[in-house]
Amino acid sequence: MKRTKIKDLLNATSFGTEVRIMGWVKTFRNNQFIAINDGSSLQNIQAVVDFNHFDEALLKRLTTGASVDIQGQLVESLGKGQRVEAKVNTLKILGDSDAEKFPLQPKKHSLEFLREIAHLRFRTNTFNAVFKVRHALAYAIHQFFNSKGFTYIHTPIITGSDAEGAGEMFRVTTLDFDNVPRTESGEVNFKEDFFGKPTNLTVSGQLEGELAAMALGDIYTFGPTFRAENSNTTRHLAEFWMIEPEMAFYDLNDNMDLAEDLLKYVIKYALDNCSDELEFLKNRLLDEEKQKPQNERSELDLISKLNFCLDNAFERLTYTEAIDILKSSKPNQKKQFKYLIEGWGADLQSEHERYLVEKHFKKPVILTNYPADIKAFYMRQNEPDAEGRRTVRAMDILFPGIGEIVGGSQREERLEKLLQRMEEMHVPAQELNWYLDTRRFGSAPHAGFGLGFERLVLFVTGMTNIRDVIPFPRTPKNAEF
RNA sequence: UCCUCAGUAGCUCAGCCGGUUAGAGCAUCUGACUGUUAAUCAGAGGGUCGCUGGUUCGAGCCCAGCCUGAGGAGCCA
Repeated sequence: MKRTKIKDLLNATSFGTEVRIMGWVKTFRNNQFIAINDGSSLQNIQAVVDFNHFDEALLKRLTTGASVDIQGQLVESLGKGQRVEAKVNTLKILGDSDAEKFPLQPKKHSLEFLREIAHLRFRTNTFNAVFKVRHALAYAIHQFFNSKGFTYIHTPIITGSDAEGAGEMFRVTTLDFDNVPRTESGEVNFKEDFFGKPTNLTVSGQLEGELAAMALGDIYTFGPTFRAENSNTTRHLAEFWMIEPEMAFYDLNDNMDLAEDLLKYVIKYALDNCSDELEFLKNRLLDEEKQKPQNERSELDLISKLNFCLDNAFERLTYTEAIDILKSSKPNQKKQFKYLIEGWGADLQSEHERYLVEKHFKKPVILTNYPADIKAFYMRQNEPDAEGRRTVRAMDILFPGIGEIVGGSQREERLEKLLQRMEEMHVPAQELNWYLDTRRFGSAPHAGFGLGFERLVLFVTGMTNIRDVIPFPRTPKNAEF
């Protein structure tokens, strides 16, 4: 007999039919009621065994975590709490789970503990919900770009360019560390290495993405990204996933419009397609916040927060306007900021971003036109203002609780200006000759951005640690599993 | 990397001013009960107090170093 997924059984409208269920035991109550989950739904199905008709030794094996194969009648539940249940006719244990050794028990576990058993945490409701939402968001991202005629480009994961300047890189090598080949002058001889030159894991697909955009028009990448930064925070991973669209003939405003549309589209998709999961995560969060004092609790529950995000335009303002707001803000006047805003030119610290997003505007904020000195070489330069201040057409989208979720810009398409900026910032033009060719042959205005996928998943699931929204997090001193 | 906090049973935590045999809830095991909802009731087992060294008559508790985790900062997505 073919098995039916629990999700479909729970939606059944006709009863009395014989069904086959396979899944994992969540709990076995009262020597009668097996709660079974097969991953198709957050909900369990209740299977009822008549213990008089089953071998006691067999029933003893119905422990948390064991997998079972059950056949029985689908019936309307006699008890409260569920609509349907199954009366068990045959019961087979597919795989035992020693209750004394299986670490997951029907009780609340801390996220820290579950992180240590990441191979088993999929089996909890919380991570079931998180990874369903993660999937939905990934799917919605492809759907969004496809519907707009974008081309999905796979940029290289191993890169021979170390001039991207987006952070510390992981070296990729097949050299024998116990016997490193040396040149006559004593340096490591990379000619002997696999690629004949030093190579690293990518920190961004943007530069390659720009090449594709200069022919295909609108492209995006969605792939793993690696940063060897020694970052120990709730928002950083050494291996994470990033979405990087790049669009020919887009200016900064087009870029912001696209980013805002994308975020709203995928949030809406999650709301429409993961209602059970988001409802569960909402309640989980409410539960967790009960421990906190009133003033630290969120004003909106998770689902209200997501809807609020859809219903309101993101606040758009320039860096210069943001500095003015911050300068005259209460925490700045009362010297409550750790880093006081003295004037124009300073990079914004996370306390400043949080003030703007969480206190002042209380919604997502897009900051534009940052000082040139604190941004990357490839961003398009604005004309200096009346006071001679140089800015670039950058845009960062800041989300409550997350900080920067999107970073992007209109790109500098003028060869001379780009070369001049690279020289100022000591970026070796020689190594990026291939990149500069786009500016030499048919250069065109274009723009793009990077969206941190895990930060998006954090926001939508309401989780607070980025290590809990990726199956196997890679962080400094941790690459388990 | 820096700052702060933490590490005691499988999990979550208590452990007073340094004092005799280190406790609780949940989980586990045994039994009872049998329409339960993280079932309930009774009983039992379970400890290298993160590691190393030091102070002391005596250290889970004090001191030093190290390890691990968490939160915050920096860097950034």
